[in-house]
Amino acid sequence: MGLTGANPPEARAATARERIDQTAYELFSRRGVRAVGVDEIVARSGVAKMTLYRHYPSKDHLVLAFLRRREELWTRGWLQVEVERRGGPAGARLLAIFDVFDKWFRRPDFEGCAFINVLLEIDDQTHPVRRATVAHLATIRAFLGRLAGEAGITDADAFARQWHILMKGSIVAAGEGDTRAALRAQDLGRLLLVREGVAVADAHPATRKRAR
Amino acid sequence: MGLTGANPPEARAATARERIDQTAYELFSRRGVRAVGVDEIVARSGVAKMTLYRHYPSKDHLVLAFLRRREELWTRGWLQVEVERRGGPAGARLLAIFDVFDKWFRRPDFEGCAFINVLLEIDDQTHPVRRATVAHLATIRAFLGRLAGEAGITDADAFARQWHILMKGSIVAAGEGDTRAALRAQDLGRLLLVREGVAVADAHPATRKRAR
DNA sequence: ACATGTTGAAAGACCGGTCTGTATCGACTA
DNA sequence: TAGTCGATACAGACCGGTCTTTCAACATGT
Repeated sequence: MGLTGANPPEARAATARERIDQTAYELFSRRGVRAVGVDEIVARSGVAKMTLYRHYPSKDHLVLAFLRRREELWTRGWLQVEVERRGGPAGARLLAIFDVFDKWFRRPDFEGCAFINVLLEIDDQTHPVRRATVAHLATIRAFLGRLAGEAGITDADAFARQWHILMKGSIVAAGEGDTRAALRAQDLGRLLLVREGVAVADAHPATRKRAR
Repeated sequence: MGLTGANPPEARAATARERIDQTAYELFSRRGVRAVGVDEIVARSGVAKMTLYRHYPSKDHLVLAFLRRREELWTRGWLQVEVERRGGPAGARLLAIFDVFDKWFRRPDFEGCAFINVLLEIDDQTHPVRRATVAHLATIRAFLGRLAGEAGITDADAFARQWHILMKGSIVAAGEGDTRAALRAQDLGRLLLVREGVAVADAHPATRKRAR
């Protein structure tokens, strides 16, 4: 019957799609979605153009899939995992975000936040891709809100929005070349936690010196 | 001799160039430099394409001129003027940045920070346009450093970098749609000023409520 | 076991449109 | 008459998206 047939054809198709997704992820993450054409994705993934267009009816759909994958791999699979792995009380885990960022910013292939990049690439507020980036950024904020709630902070949403400002500001600063941006933001975050009555450990003296 | 000739041709040329610069400013500010082609600038400014290319040998040169104009009109002519106009001690003027931002963010035609937008649009770290955005962002930081020095803050550069993180983070948040981003960043800034021993007036109760 | 038919994928030509940048020509003016 | 400007066509590259050709791997019938 063909379509619902044996395993091999489906497995082959899956690997083709996976190659597309992975190539698109690497190129879109590093260079943005506007600067990368479908031809380059096709060439680098060793896939036929029609194969790409059978899986995704347009480049925008591919971009939307990329953003979903970015949330899966970066937000959930990396940031949240790394932060939770460090454990401790919620306040410590909020601060740990910037320890994770610090390592990220120092990587020579630092690529920035794809959600911010695509958000600023698209002017049209109604464009589905832009709306998707806003939604994916809200996912990050929801994670912050969870931690804030655990820390006993009353207005968790307002706190999450402030914390997110620190994260986004430090990412842009890192893009400018400030490799200490994470520690600077962490220092500000510590002030906010103290004001909110959350117990926090003092910064490492050396770190504190470097942070400002 | 023509080139150093009479007034009228130079005046005409000046207005042509001014029309180009103004049109490029409006389009590049709102939509980014990659999304706007020279054809559209030529059409909207009512100028011949060759006239543009006689003033600017390439689009990149036009973009560099745009960034210089942005610093002239936005950084120096608007932000610094508005902040200094509000007067008061240096700490109050630092906080006033976010009052100015608050009005900015609430404008229906809020266009974001062109320096950040272009910075994130260009991947190549060595590209002259990207380097220019970094330099223009440094100009903003120099302004912050001046205010920090006036406020008696020891490490003015580190302070300026932290303050700039708040500014950039709030701008991105405003781009996401958070119209209260300026007040959230201001609240964080107030904490930092207090920690640095700078006297600051309490936030307006209503404002404070809204800020978080 | 072997021939056959089907199917999906790769390769690449192709299409209309847009990009930056160049060349041409006519009008107007000093 | 010389020089500038606007309008326009054009060149060559690239964009997203469609289409055709070719080929290899599979399912099936005997």
